[in-house]
Amino acid sequence: MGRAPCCDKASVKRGPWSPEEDELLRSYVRSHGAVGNWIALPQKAGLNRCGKSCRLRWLNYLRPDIKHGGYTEQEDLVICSLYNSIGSRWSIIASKLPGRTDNDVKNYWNTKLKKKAMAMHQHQHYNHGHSAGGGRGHAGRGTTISTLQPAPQSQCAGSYMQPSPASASSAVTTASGDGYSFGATATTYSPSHQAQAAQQLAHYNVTAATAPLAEFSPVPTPAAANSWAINMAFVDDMFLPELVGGGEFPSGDLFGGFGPLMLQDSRASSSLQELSACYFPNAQAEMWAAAADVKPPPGAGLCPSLT
DNA sequence: AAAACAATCAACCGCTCATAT
DNA sequence: TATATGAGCGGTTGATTGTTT
Repeated sequence: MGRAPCCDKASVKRGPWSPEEDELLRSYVRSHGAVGNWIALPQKAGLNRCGKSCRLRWLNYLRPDIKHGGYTEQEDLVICSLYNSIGSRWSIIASKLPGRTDNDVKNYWNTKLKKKAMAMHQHQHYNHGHSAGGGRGHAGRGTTISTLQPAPQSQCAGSYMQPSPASASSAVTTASGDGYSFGATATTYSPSHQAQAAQQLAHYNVTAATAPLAEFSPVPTPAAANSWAINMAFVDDMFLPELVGGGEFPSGDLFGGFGPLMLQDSRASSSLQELSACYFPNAQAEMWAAAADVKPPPGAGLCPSLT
């Protein structure tokens, strides 16, 4: 037995909003400030709409600080990197992109960026073959990343073509994906790329200090197609330390350091996946709450097995 | 010029989670 | 503690627009 509908769908208007309806909603929010009760809003505002529809219209379209279209390369990088790391958590991804909504980011990914990412991945794959072994910034530390099992999570470019049940649910079970999924063979960054990426990310509240710059040795400037993937990997390195809460993993190497362990023992592999499945929701809750300067509610994002 | 096809994106649906009672 | 309710989220749909044949 499902729950009762939030409104009488037969009696409320549906479909595209008219300019008059937009103005009614806009003026109501202007005069009343933050909406406390969206369900009650339509009647108060004189709208024959479902409250959920009003909320969606405001959040995705009428809010004054909304940006539409015109995604920058930097935004592409952030979206792809975060998708790769945390999956289709569009609200979280959108929260790192000022002026963007989850719906907008989601549409952008599904219609454009996914193809772009796939094209990049195929380019990488073509150029370097299977032996190259991903690398996403953590290779070169004794980890045979290319042989790792994919995490049960749809991945940016790498394995998103076969999304797992986990990715279809709101409960993301893991956010690994580090090391192989984008297929970038660039395991090191040139100083110029480091500087460029750091500059690009400055306005995403990411400080260069959070990136493990010192770990990367100079390499020849990659081809243009590789550059995008490298920058994405670099963005990932910017965000992943935040995602894992900084030093929560013993090796400080995210998942890369577990590679040999995973190869030796399938039980260890499954344990790692279970561990990652637990760690990331926690870290995310803390990270994003911190980013928003609000405290998460008690127990937010906690994996049941850790509580 | 028109039909077919592809791409885009606003809106909807159903679900989970948090909170109030 | 159980239940009801609203907010928020992610997946999907369908109308519209653009492009190709």
